[in-house]
Amino acid sequence: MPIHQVIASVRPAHAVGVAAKQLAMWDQSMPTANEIRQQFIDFFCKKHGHTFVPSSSVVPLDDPTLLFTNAGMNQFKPYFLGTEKPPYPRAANTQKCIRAGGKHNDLDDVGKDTYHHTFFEMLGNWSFGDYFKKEAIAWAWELLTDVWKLDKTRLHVTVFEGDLDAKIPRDDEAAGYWRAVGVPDTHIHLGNKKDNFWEMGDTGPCGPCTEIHYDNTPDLTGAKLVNKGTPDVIEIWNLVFIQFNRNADKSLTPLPAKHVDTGMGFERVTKVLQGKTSNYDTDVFTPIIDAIAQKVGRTYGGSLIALDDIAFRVIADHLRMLTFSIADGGLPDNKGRGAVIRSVLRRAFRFGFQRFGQRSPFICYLVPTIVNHMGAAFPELKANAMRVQEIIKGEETDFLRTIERGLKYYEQEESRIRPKDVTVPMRLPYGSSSQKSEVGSPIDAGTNTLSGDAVFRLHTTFGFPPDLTQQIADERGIDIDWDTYKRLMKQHEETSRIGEKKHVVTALQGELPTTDDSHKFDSLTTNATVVASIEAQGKGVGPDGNLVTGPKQYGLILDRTNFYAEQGGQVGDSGYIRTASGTFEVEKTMRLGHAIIHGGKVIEGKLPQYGETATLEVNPARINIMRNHTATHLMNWALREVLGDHVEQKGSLVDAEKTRFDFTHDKPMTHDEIAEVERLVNDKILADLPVTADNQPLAQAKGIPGVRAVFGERYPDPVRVVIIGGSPGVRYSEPRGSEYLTPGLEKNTSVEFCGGTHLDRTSQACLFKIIGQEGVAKGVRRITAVTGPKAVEYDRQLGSVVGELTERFKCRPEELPTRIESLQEEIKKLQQQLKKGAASDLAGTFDKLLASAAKVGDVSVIVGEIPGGPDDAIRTQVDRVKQKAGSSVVVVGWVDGEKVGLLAAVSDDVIKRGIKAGDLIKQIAPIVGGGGGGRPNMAQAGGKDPAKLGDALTQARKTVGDHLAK
RNA sequence: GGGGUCGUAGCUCAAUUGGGAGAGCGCCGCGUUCGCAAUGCGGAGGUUGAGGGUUCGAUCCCCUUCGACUCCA
Repeated sequence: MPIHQVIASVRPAHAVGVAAKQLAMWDQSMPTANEIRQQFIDFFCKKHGHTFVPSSSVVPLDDPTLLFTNAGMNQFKPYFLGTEKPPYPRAANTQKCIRAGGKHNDLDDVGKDTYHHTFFEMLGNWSFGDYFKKEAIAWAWELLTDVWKLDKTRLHVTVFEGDLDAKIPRDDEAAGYWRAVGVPDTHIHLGNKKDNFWEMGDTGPCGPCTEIHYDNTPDLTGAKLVNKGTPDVIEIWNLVFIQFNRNADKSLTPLPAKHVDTGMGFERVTKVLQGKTSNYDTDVFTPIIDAIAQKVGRTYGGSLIALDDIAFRVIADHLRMLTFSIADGGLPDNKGRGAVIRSVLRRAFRFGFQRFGQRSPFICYLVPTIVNHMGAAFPELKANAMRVQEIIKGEETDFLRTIERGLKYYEQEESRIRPKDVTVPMRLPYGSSSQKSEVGSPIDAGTNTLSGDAVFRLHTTFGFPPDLTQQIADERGIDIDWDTYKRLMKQHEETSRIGEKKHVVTALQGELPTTDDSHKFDSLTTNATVVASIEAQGKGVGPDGNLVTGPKQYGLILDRTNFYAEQGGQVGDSGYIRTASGTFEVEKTMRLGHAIIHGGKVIEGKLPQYGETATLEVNPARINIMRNHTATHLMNWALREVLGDHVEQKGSLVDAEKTRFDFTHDKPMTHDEIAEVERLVNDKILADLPVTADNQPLAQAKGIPGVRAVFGERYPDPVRVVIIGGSPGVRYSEPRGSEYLTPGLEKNTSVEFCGGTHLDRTSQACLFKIIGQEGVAKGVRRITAVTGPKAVEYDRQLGSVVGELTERFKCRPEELPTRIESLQEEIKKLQQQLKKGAASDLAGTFDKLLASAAKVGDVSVIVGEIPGGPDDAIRTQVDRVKQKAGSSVVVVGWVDGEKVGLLAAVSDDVIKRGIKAGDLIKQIAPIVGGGGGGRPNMAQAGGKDPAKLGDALTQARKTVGDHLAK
């Protein structure tokens, strides 16, 4: 028996594995994880003629239906389906997989046990119509028992038992090959359709599979535990034999080409080969655990119930998921796979925050550990290490802003649903129900359901994904009212939708004619023939969201047009269409299929009729749209120059008034940055550069250096490429794509895929001015800018404000800031002086009051009118006098114009005798026509009747005297 | 585009039904020390984001606006 298995057997199943200790006892003969991975690949590629195919991206950017790559066969799917021809008959690799979010979701189990992961590797070998069961089984056995020398008595296999109803025979063939390699019948088990028959979907390729399980029971009693979901006997390898096609009528037909698809959990097999009881004790994880331990200053204890140890495992697991998914192009976001990434990050961060007291980003600093450890096998990690680290750091920084308040809110909500100081145990995973949790003892059920409102609020306000709240609640044995949460979320979605501007969408029946709109780039006027008109139903929804009745709305379609239909962020044109019948005002132009619809109303005569010749006049304001659009391109280019390459367009809105541009950038732009973008754009405008456009094959156009396109947008082929300033001053009559981009000058040139209308030369934009910036979503900023007349107007307004100020301050514009600053300082100084002066004036008055104080018993009753002054100065004096007089009641009043002020103070010993400043003031304030209040030792009030001040003070004397006399 | 939360000293945050704007860290000065670290004492630092309203009185309630965060579309 190999040494590492001896170690396994002397360690009890629930052994506490301390990472540091394990490193010390690391057996040199034990294969490392990296070696195991390589041995697998070498075995199939070098010894058995497989082609090594690198893991496909774990983030399937080209398949929006799939959240993450979740199985080794994903990239080979087309070969099994027969839609593509495999370039090699057999392949092997290790595939990066993520199971989080979506259908296969292991997120909630991670950390609670020793073997669930959000990220894992799947080792696999494949045959595409090449070898089949015999070789697959023989080689699997050879690798496990000969190369890796696993103890044969610990290996069990399962084969498909057959299904009469589905008319699938028992897989005796596979069982036969197992016997052939020497597996005894006691180790061959029959499995049902759920475990041992694999189908891709309702129809398509399918077939039986055979699994290999490893028995880690101390006494080799695992036979009965196969497929029972215990950590003692685990499946390590699944060999799928694709031999049938499932037809639409549910019948099966044998496939002409039979395939093999196998998958072996890398972390599991590493655990077995290294003789560990937990995946986290293998060197797949120990370097990460060590790095976490060092970073947070704690020690990993390996316990399944201690929250600190759960935190270690969760962070270690999630770190892998985050590093790989982001390296492969995933980004934290608020929807789809991005939301899963964000959720995973926040879950990991929450553990660090709560369990390890981390108050600053820490996960990002663990990334290098993964890169160093796995970078050799996955070069994409090395290539993206810095970027991954920065993205994670940014996310952590952001969450840091809300996590504390969120957790506080959670505590508050939780304390509402049950008495304090009572805790219940965390729900524990399989096999640990008998163990006592560290958290506390249970209380009665029924009182511990967190409101859906709280979960909703945590989500929408503090950015706690609901699954994160659930995790926290779970730790404390709290249930969640999901029904309410879902209802609130639905309501939230609906109210958000209502806020969206309503579009006039007319449902149309039948085929629409095609409009030739190529003239939109030419001139503002043209002629065309009316080919169709659509009548809106007499009413529509106006831009203000209300129902419009008034003139009937029509959609006019012509055979050709020079109107630009709303597309790519540029608004549709407005203008006029005139025919012999009348004049039609176009309010908005839109595209529907291949037709361009001119929406608007008749303003003179009748609706243009079918077949009439029409004169089309685009609103001359179009030049402003063109100015703004060209400026948008320049801004897109300049933002990248100033802020960095991370700037990606997220959306834009270009109309005659302004251009609004959304882009990825995670912090507000500084004044300097804005000024620099403005300068760069205006430089381009001054340079009078040519703006050129031509259609190019999409593939070729994508190769133009520095080309900008909106990520995720579908572009037509050929695509229109707009280039600004290939070479200053030179106008190309027949531009040919990248040819006129002077090499080395790409960085200085704006190249975009764009179907919009543009200026001929940049100078026509006149002037570019940024008028605002704002945050629009996480990591997305919006800039609003103007050009042409609007920019000039904006500049004029700014100028007039500055002019007014310089006139008033009698200084030059550039002196304004210092001038205002000095004024502010002067005001402050004067205010302080004033306060001091008032204080010394008051002091004298108060001394006189003190000297003339009446004594009732041993209590000084100090009541009197004083000159007005700042509230806090009066308070200071009242305090001073009170202190000096010892046992005392002080009541002062003053007149401040039309108003009266009252302030009362009572020393502590007198309060004990029943006189409270608050009560006193409440009694006398009405006399001067006001109200007031305060605390027992100090209270203040105001009133509106100065003439009655004397009465109020007299009443105060009387009240105090009466009370003390008792 | 719509909803929610937040904005207080250089930084991180307090302020119980509206009634003296505070703490910790940092900064400056003085002391202890041969010196440093450590520490003791004292001090400066605020238009409570801005504007308006309600009120005798607003950091607190209402409205507008700016900014940050966050969810949804």
